[in-house]
Amino acid sequence: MDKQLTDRQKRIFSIILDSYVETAEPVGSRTIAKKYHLDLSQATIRNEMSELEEAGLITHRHTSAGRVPTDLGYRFFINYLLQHETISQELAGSISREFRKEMEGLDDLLEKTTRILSAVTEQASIVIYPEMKDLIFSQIGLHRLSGTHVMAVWMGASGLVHNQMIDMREDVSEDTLRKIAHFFNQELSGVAFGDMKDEILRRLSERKDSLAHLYRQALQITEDSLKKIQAARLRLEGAFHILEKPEFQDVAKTRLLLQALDQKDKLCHLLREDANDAGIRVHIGRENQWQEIWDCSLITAAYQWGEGSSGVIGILGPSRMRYGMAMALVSHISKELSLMLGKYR
Amino acid sequence: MDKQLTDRQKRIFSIILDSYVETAEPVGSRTIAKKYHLDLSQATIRNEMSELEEAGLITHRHTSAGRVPTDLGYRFFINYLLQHETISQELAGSISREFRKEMEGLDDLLEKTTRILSAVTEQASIVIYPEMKDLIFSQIGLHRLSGTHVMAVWMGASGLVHNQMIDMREDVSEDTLRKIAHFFNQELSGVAFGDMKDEILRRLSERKDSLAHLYRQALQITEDSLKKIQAARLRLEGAFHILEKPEFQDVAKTRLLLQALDQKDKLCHLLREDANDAGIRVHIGRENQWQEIWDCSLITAAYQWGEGSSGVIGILGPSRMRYGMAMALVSHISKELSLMLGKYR
DNA sequence: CATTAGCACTCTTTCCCCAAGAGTGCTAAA
DNA sequence: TTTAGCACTCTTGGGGAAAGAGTGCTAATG
Repeated sequence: MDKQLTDRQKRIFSIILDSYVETAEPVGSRTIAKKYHLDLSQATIRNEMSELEEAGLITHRHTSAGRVPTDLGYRFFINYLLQHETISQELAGSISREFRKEMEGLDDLLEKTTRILSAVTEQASIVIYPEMKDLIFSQIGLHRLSGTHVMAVWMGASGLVHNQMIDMREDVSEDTLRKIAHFFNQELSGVAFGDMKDEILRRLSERKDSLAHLYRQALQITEDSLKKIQAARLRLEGAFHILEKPEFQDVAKTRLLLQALDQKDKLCHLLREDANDAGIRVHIGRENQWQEIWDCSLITAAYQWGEGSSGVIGILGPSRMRYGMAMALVSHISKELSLMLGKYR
Repeated sequence: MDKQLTDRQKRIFSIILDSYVETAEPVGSRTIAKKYHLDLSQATIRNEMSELEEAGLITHRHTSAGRVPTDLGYRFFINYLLQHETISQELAGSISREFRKEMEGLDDLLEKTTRILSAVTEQASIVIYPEMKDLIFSQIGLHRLSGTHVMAVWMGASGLVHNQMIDMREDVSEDTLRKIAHFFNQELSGVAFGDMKDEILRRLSERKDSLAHLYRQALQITEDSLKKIQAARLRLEGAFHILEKPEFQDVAKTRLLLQALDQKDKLCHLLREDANDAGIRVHIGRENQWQEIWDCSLITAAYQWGEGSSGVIGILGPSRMRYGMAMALVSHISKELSLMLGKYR
């Protein structure tokens, strides 16, 4: 597609995009000719804009309105025109300092990440918890609460701690729990959580009957835990930034967006799709599956924890966005987060 | 104050309040005379409204506008006129069913509470985590992560599990950790978290020097944990409901409100003030310390967990609110929550 | 003496119209 | 190929004017 465009068209397109991103106002040929001295007349620019519109990169809302980039336009900009931006030393330093202030566990670290991300990008920020199935199990603690309820404390090699309440359906004695915990700690330490079920099943088929019941109980604990751990876990912060943007001054429209953001499971699902991509991903407007965010762009980056387990961070804001800086920030912060998570091991 | 008001004035005031709460429109003498057949002329009603305005219960924004209740008016209504409302059987049933669907630990339970609260009241809902200091300690697990970092898993008699990452400042061996854990579990089981520090100090002064270092390490773990546990922990959901209300159609104003709600520590502090009150508390408009929510009312109820430990749930919405139903709902849900927490023991 | 009808007055809201302004597309000339 | 010129379109903003809602006051009424 870029072959059809001349350099001059690209330059004009860049100007339109820059100007619109900056001011949120549609850009007319007049503005371009005056502010950016291209030594071209308005008429020429108008002709070029016609071409750009035909190519689908820009549009206008009504006959006498200036041009506005389309979703496709933003896409083109990001893929072919955007030059890599880097963040300033000072900003990097202050982010780093903020990250290193205190370190009190996964929850706090992710909360801090969400807060920083939202503050520096001035957009709503989202952080998805890492997936558990690729993490290596190291130790379990089982604690009897009431008759059939048991609290399982799962610990992973990467510093993961996960508390899981389990209903055993039958009364289980402290002694039995000790035996089950012993079984987990002796036999399954070093196994990935995702493989744990199969490991237990294998042992169940190999060993003698006397231990079968205990194995079944262990299996139940594992299944209950892993099933529920799949549940949507995320943090969302700075949604109010959306109200700062000129394109979201319409309350009715913005309400629907905020309402959508309250559906954590859907949001989580959306972000998780990018968990296995190494780099930054940008989803512009209608590229998103989700109609509620068709006026928004989502920028995501996966972060790494332990042996291949990953989560996702992202920001959500209007499609009219400073993509260069936003992508640089999301990328930088996902790296900082991976780095901090490395310290847990 | 209510002595000065005649029954008729009270009735007119009730009508004004009801009508305004219902429609969000200022109420004129005409409306009252027509819709609610009081067999009074508009003129009479106007005279009475004058009285009510003098008493500070209602006001009007400009000369030709209808009357609107003041903060004081709502306060008067709640204190003297409001009759206790109860929620319907069906609603109670569906809340109860929702609560009992699954039970997977404190986090999930409080998330569920926030979600239900926001859904049934159609307001933003807030749930503060219970305070730890009054809970009884039962057991600790200490796990070495890297050189100086240790993961402490605190378990309480009420089913509390709290994971706390601690920087010991010095390298600690697995063996030492085992000894420290043993000390906690043998000597301090049954002590309230709030008294734990003093208990350790007492032992430190009594015992011989050989154990002093171990005690100091235990003390450090305790102090680090309890200090950080004080940190603001809360859940907020359904903030988008605010955008549904006619009084928050102004984006600039609403943005400031949502921005304020993102300050979790302040919000937490605000709600915690009501932790020791047994019943429902209502903070109307400017009764709140916090200027950002002067157009809102906050309804809170404490919930109980274990031996005197408590948290707070609450809803936040415009002062124009159906207080009767809102209070009934908050009250009901706080009781359900306390009940569910009871099952953890 | 409480109540009411009547009336003047105030203030907001809404609608309409018109002018200004911004920007386009087309045509013809350079 | 570029540009100047011009007609045309559509939005935006302002200025009334009229409508409407509601009040407060006064004087009359039972």
